[in-house]
Amino acid sequence: MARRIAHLDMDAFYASVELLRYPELRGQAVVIGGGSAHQPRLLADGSRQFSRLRDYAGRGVVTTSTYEARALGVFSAMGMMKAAALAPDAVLLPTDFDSYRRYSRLFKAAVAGIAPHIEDRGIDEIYIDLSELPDDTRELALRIKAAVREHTGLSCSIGIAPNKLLAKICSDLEKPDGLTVVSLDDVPARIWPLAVRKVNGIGPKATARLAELGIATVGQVAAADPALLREHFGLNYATWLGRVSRGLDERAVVTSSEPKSISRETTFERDLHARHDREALSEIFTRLCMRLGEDLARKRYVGRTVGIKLRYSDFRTVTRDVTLPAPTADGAAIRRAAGECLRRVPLELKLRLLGVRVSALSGMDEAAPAKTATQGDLFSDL
DNA sequence: TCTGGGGTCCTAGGACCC
DNA sequence: TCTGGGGTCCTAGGACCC
Repeated sequence: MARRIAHLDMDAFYASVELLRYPELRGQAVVIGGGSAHQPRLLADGSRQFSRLRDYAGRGVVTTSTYEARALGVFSAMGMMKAAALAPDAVLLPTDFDSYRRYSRLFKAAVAGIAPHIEDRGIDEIYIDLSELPDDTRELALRIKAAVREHTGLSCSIGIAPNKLLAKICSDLEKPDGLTVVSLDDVPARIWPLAVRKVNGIGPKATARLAELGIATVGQVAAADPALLREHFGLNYATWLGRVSRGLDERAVVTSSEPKSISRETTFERDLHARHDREALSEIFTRLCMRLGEDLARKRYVGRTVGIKLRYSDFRTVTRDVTLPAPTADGAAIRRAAGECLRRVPLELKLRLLGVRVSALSGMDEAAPAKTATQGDLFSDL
């Protein structure tokens, strides 16, 4: 039985939520990002005064931009200072994750009312397994889009295909407000002309290495000599490349999962030196650990492995971690373990980022798992 | 114009065990 | 007495995603 998988992606999600709140910005280049500064000011006449991108100074990146800002070359993950050079007059808004999370819950609930078999893929996208539903594919998709709009006022784009790989690719083909249905038979005509970068799992590095082999499109991957791919990418990745280039993907829609790690990190306003800025660094470090402890407790997890992440001024990243005898969610215990890790790392260069992570998680309320039945235990009954 | 914060998965070597 | 063959856990780094 062929599957029917939808991928739903909210259109310019954060920016669109902001436009609900500030409808006067509709049609303008708007950029979201750069922390919580630059709140709009309410003027005496009741109108609002917005910051402009040119007012920004700092190390933030663009989180989202409206389609008008994208037309000026401003995209997600671009440094804000670079964006300001491209579009100095664009409106700048701070990120408001609480609002985005609220709208995220709203749109997911709206979809669940129609098709409950949902895999969460972050704040603004989901996979939906429609295989068990009797309805016509397009009618179903239109109903889902209408429900999302009704419950949020926002538009989304939906791709429907026999698997997650193709559904994800085609939800992007007719954005915004798109609806794209593809079958395996459509792969040569609709997927092969696309740039390899459109495939979820082919990132900047793989794209560059494929380009060196003269491979730019998905169709060229499909036509490539498997031995050549194996030579350059290793057996596993090359095999995967071969399959995805033919539109093949068997991954299931996973409706529930447990987190593997929880972390906190921060990039400093200016680079800090371990000795010269010891005081400031130590305070930031402790605060990260305490907040991480609060996060763990709030989510009811404890973790056995504590790790740190450092980014040097030259952008190199190092990590260290340590596994404790017993799991913890205590900020002070995390701070002690993270402090041990910090001592194993070179600190000559200045730092731009510090992060703390807890992994090997288990539920706080579960009975501590009987880690190992020792031989003594096994034989004690004999 | 220098690059956020929160995640997942994969690889690979060494320790350690049977 | 030049050397097997698994298995799991731990650690570090890197690619990738939203």
